[in-house]
Amino acid sequence: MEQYNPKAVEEKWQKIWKEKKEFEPKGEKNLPKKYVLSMFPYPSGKIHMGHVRNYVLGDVFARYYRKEGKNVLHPIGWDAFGLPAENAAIQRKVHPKEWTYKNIEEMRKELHRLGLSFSEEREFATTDPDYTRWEQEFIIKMYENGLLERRTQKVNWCPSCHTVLANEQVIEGQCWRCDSQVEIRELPGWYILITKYAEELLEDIDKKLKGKWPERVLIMQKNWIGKSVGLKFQFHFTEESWCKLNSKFEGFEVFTTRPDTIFGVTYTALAPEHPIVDYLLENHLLSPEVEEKVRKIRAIPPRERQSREKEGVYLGIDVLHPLTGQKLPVWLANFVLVEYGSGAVMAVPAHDQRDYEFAKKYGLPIKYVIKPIEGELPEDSAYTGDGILVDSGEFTGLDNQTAKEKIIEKMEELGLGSREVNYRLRDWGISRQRYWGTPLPFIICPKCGIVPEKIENLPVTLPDDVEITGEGNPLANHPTWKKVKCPKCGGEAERETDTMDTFVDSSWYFLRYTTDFRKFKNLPFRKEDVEYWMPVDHYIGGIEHAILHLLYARFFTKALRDLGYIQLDEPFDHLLTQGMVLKDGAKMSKSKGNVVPPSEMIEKYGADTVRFFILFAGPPMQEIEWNENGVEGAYRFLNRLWSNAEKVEKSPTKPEIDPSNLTKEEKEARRKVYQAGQRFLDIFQKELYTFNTIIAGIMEAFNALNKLDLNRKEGRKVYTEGYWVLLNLLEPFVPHISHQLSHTLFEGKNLGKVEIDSDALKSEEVLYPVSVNGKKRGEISVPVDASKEEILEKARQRVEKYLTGKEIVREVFVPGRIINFVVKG
RNA sequence: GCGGGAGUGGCGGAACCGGUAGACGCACUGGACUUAGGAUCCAGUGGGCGUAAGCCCGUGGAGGUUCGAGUCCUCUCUCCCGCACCA
Repeated sequence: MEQYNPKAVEEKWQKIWKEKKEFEPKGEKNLPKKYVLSMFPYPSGKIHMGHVRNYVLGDVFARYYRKEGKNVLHPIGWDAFGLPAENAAIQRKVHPKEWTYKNIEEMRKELHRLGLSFSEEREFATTDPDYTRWEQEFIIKMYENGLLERRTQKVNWCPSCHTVLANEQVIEGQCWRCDSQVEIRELPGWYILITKYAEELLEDIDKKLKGKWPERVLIMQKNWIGKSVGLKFQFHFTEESWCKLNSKFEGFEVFTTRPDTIFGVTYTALAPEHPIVDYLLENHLLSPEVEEKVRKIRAIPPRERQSREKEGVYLGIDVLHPLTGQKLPVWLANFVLVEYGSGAVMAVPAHDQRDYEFAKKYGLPIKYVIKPIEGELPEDSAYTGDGILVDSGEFTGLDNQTAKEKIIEKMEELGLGSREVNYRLRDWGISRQRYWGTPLPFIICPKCGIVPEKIENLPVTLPDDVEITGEGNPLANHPTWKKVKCPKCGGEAERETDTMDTFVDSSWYFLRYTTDFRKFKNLPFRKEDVEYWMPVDHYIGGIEHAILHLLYARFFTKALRDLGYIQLDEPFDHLLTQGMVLKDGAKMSKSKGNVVPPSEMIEKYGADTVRFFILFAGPPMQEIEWNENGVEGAYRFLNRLWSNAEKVEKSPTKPEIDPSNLTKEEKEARRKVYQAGQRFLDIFQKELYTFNTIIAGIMEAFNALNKLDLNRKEGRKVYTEGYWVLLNLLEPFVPHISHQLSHTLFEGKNLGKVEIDSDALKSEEVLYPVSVNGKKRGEISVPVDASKEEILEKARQRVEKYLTGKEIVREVFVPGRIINFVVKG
C-alpha cells in the first residue's frame, strides 16, 4: 500500500465533494432539519487557528447530522464591511471593495483546504448590494415603526478610528478594536431603540435560553441589560431655593432601589452634568468658590472620576423630604452618573457605602433606619444588609423587604412617586462616520426633515470614486454623492453620510442563509424557509461576542418579528462558545510573535491532522494550547490508521461475526469498538460535545484491534469489522482519510448512521474490585450470570488474609460495580 | 467589591447517578530493527519504601457525611474570566 499522503487524499476528496455538490441543503421540507452555523468571519485575508477551531467544530456537527439522515444547512459567508478595508486603502492605496473581495477569495481557499462541508450556493458577503438592499429596507421599517431615531447626544468617539462607538464597543474606556482611549463628544447620530426590548431580551434568557447557552453568557447579558426595580419620586425645593432658581425648577427626580431607607435620607446629590447644575452655572447663582469647585469637577471626564475619591460641594439650595418635610441640602457629587436614572440621588449614608464615604468626608449627618436582626451595626461603614426598620414613622418595626413594598405603595397613594424599572442597557448607536459600511438610507431635507429613501430606489450604494485619507467622513467629503432631491418634496436635499455599524450586518445574516436567495430575488428571505430552518440549532463562536453580536442578533430577530417579516423569538437554540487556541500560554498575536499559521500546518501535516489535533486537545469550551508534539501524535495516529488498513479484508458489507468462535481478546476488541460507537452517540445526544473523549475511545478500540492475532480467520473478521465501524466514527472529525479508506476498503458503504451491536457490548465476565474497609485489596472476575452468593464467596477468598481474625460487620455488594467488606477487630 | 468558572502525574486531559483515580495522547526510560535515527515497532511510566511479593501516600488545604468521596456538605487558599461608584 502506498504511504499516507494527506495532501493528495485531501485534494481528491475536496474535489469530489465540490463536484457532487455534496453539502447543499435539500429542498424537501418534510425532512427533519438541522441548522449548524459557525459565526461568520471578517475577511482579513488569512485564517487563524481560532477560525480553524470554530469551523471544524461546526463541521463536526454538520457531518454528524448528515450521518443521522438530517437535512443539514451549514453555510458560510463574509462579514465584509469594516474599518480594516479603509485602513488598507490608506496604507496601500487599494480600494476597499477590491481589497475585501480579494481577501474573500483567499480566505475561501484557505477554509476550503480544511475540508469543511459548507453549502456554496448560500454564500454571500454583507457588502453585496443584494444584501444591503434588504438591510436598508429593515432600517427604514424600523424608523417608520419608532425603533430607530436620529438624535444628538453625547457619544463615544474613537479618535483613532475617527468614528462613534456603541456602548457595547467600549471596553474599560477603550475602543474594542484599536484600544484607543475613547472621548465623549456631542454628535448627531442614529439610534436603534433596543431599550424597548430590554424586558423581553431579559425574560427570554430564562424562558428560552437557559440550559442551552453557556451560563456565563447568559449572566453577562443579564448584567448588561441591568434591570433594577425601585421607586421614582420628586424632591421639591424649599420656597427659598425655588426663588433662587427663579422658579424655573420645582425640584428634581430621583430613583432608588432602596425605598425602605427613605427615612434615612440626610442629603441629596446631583450629577455634575445635571440640568440644574447647568442652570446654576449659566445664571451665576453660585458663589465664586463653589462655582470654581463645580467647574473643576465637571472638567474631569466621567470615566476618570470612577477611580477618584468621592468629591462634591454644597450647591446652596435645599429640598424637602417628601414624607417628613425635613429640609435636606442639595450637593453636587462626582460619583453620581448623569446617564443613569435621572442623574440625581437621595443619599442614605447609613445604608449606602458611597453615600457613607461622602458624608464622612463632608461631615454630613448619618441616620440609621435599619437594624440588623442579629449583630450590631458596623462601626466604619454603611449597613447594606436586611433588618428591621427603626425611626421610620409608620413603617417602624417592619422588616425592610416588606417595608420596600409598603413605602412604594404609600408614595404612590400620596401621588408623590411611582414604582419604576430601570435598565442599564442604552440605545444602540449605529452611526459610523466611515465609508466602508452600509449607507443609512435617509435623506435630510431642509423642508421635510428626515425622509427615508423610497423602497424602489434601494439599495443606496456607495460611490466607488472616493478618497480615503483617514481624515473626516469620506462620504461627507464626496463632491456629489450626498446631493439628492428630496423624495417627498423634490427639493434640494442631502443624503445621510453616516454608514451603519457592521454589527447591524451580522444581526440578520443567519436568516438570509435559509433561502436560496439567488432564486428568490424579490425577498430578503422566504418566510417558509425561515420557518423550516430557524432557529439555528447549533451556533458556534467565540466568547468575545457574548454581549455585542449575540445581544444585537437577538434584538434584531424580535424586531423583525414585530415588523412582520418572521415568526421567531430567538435566533439561536444552542450556543457553543469555543475556547481560544493559545501558544505558549498566551493568545496568538502578531505582537507576541507566537502565531502558528494554519496554512503552514496544513501544508506540513494535512487538514485531517490539524482537525484531529484541535478536537483532541481538549473539550470545545476550554482553551487549548497549540503543541506541535501533540500534532505529531495526531499525525502518527492517522498514519497508523492508514498503514494498518492493509490488514483489512475488503468488503462492501460488514462482516458477519459469530461471537461463539471468538477468543477473549477478540470479544474485548469488539466491545471497545462498540463502546466507542456508543460514546460517540451519547456525546452528541446528551449534548456534551466532548469530542476529545470520543477520539480517545476510538484510539483505545484501535489499539485493542492491533493486538489481535490476524492469523486467525475470526481475528481478521473482527479487525475488519473494527475498521468498518471506526472509520465511520472518525468521518466527522477527519473526513478525508475516512472517506478514502472507506472507499478503498468498503466501497464507502460503512459511512452512515452509527449502529451499535448491543450484544458485542455485553461482556461474559465482570471484573469486581474487592475492598476491605473501603481500601481496594484485590479484584475478581466472575461470569455475568453469577449469583450474589457466588460472587461474595469468591471475593472473600480473594481477600482472605485481610479478613482472618476479623469480624465481617457488613458486606456491601453493588451489582456490576464493587464489593466492600466492612470488618472490625 | 459583586458575579461566574477552575484547581487531578513532568504536560494536555479522562473518570456515567458517590463505587478500581490517572482512560487517551504528549514527554520520558528501556529494548528491537538499523550505517544512523529526530522513522517505525514492543515494553514500562503518579510518588515513596522494597530484590520481590507487597505495603504506605496521593485529585490545592482543613474538617465532615458515607461501607466507600476527585465527585456531596462546611470552612479555607490559589488562579482565570466577566462586571464594576448603576443609586
